[in-house]
Amino acid sequence: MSTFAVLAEPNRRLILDLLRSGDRTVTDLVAALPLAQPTVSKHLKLLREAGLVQVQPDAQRRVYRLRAEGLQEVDAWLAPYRRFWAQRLDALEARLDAIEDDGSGADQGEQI
Amino acid sequence: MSTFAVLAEPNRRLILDLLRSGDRTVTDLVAALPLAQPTVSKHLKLLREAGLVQVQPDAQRRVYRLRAEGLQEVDAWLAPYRRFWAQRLDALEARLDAIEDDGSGADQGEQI
DNA sequence: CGAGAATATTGCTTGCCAGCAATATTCCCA
DNA sequence: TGGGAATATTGCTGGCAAGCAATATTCTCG
Repeated sequence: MSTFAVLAEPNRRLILDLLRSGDRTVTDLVAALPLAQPTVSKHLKLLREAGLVQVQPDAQRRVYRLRAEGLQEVDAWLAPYRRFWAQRLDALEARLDAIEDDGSGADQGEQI
Repeated sequence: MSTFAVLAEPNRRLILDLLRSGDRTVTDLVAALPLAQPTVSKHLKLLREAGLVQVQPDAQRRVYRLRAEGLQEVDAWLAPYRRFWAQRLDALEARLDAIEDDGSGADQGEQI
């Protein structure tokens, strides 16, 4: 399953959001989600296979941790689109400049 | 259908990629994709409903244009994750420093 | 060893989505 | 006005994914 497909599921995005603030056990995640435990485990398996989380055993528990590097693929796909909305902002700025015409351009560099 | 779900379909991402280099008619897109015309029209409908493309009639033709602003939602979701892979690079740098230095006390807190 | 906790796996059902063919619609032009 | 081009819509099917209950697995501890 592609990274994009994995992210299409809202509960999986929610799991990633939760892991952003720290590692969690399966029980933690089940408590935070409107899902039964087997369903959460299934989502975690997909997230693992997509390289978006990693797991470390701790006795019977499994501690899940975010692996945000897996999201760089999405970020890379998105990259060439940024110039398009940046372009839009430039046009907006230009129009504002035309209205005010005070010349103090708070210009900033692009990303990338 | 959520923006993420719309992007989960590879052919839809391909359509967006094609539109990045210029406006296209449905016929253009059908020629460039391994799909029948009704299927392409269906994808275009979903892309339109998600605000990722816009359409302008030209006689019997419909010219589709990218609306990249619709992707800002994805970009915004991704934003808080960027610091994580930046953090990873920092950790790598720290480790390299530790090797060159002497290595004592190179231990660092992982997550927050 | 036995019980219980934590998690994964299995088996099943349901709903939805991608795909196509066929048809409808809309427009231009002869 | 009729025909053909371009696109959308409809109706259908197959496959897959999400959900749960039940069960299996793995570990700790008394």
